[in-house]
Amino acid sequence: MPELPEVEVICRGLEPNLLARTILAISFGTQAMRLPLPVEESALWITGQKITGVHRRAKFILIELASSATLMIHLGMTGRLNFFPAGSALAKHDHVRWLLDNHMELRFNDTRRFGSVQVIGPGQDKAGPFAGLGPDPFWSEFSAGYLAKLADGRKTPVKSFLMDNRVVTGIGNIYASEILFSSGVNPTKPVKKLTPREWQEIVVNSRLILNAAIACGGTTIADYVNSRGEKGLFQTKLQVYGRAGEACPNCGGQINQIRLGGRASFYCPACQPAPLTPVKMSKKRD
DNA sequence: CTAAGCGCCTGCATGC
DNA sequence: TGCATGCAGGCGCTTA
Repeated sequence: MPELPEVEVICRGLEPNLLARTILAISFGTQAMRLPLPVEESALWITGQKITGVHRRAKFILIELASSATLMIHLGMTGRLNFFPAGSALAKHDHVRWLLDNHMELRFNDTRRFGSVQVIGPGQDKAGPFAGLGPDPFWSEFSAGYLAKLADGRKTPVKSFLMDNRVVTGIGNIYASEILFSSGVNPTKPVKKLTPREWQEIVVNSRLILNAAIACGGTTIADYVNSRGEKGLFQTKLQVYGRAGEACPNCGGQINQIRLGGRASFYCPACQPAPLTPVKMSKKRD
């Protein structure tokens, strides 16, 4: 479900409700998640601990405890984190509940179970789980030069490249299409063919669009809600995502939809012209 | 090494 | 009404 803006909005909503609270007890559901639920680790390092910080890294939500352990939550496609009065009725797909010292419970609900809940113990390498991840789009390392260097010699379509966590974290299927539209770059363009200017556009527009989406409370297509259960508003500002057949906001032409890496991808053929394909001399032309 | 495809899950919309 | 199909904000694994 959520990309960087949605996770960031959730994080910001969680922080004032979690900071300095103590986790009194933790309950786990019975359904298996993508990764095993951290029952033992929670008992050892999370229960009875005071919360000292709430942060985001990539699409992970990191809740730091006084024990120096970190609770690491990924929302996958349909994960939610919301507060409920302790003892109130459970919902279908509630998988983990953290009881706080104010008679409230933080609950992790995830219909499709693509999300995960993990614990990094006090003695474990804090950077370990993130080894191999690229920079956040807001970090200074995320630059035109960095992207061009990584792209060298590769023919990966630029949209798939931007969605690759090892390149840059947090950009998913919606914002990749939006960033490329704003940058005037065709999503199928092989990364080795992008110009320095195009990379620069992508860097600048990534930050502009992700920041705008955060300011709008994220994008709700189907079921995303923030920690207070509220929907985002950025879906009203999407230029191309989900708008196949509609008029391009820039030129009035028709927005096109294709599949790239198995994901729906939207672009304007006029504003984001397809890369020229080299003519194969061995094949007949018409 | 890269690139592409599948599978993990549930729920919803669509078409017959 | 039922049933089959395809699709969905992610991501890791397998296959060429």
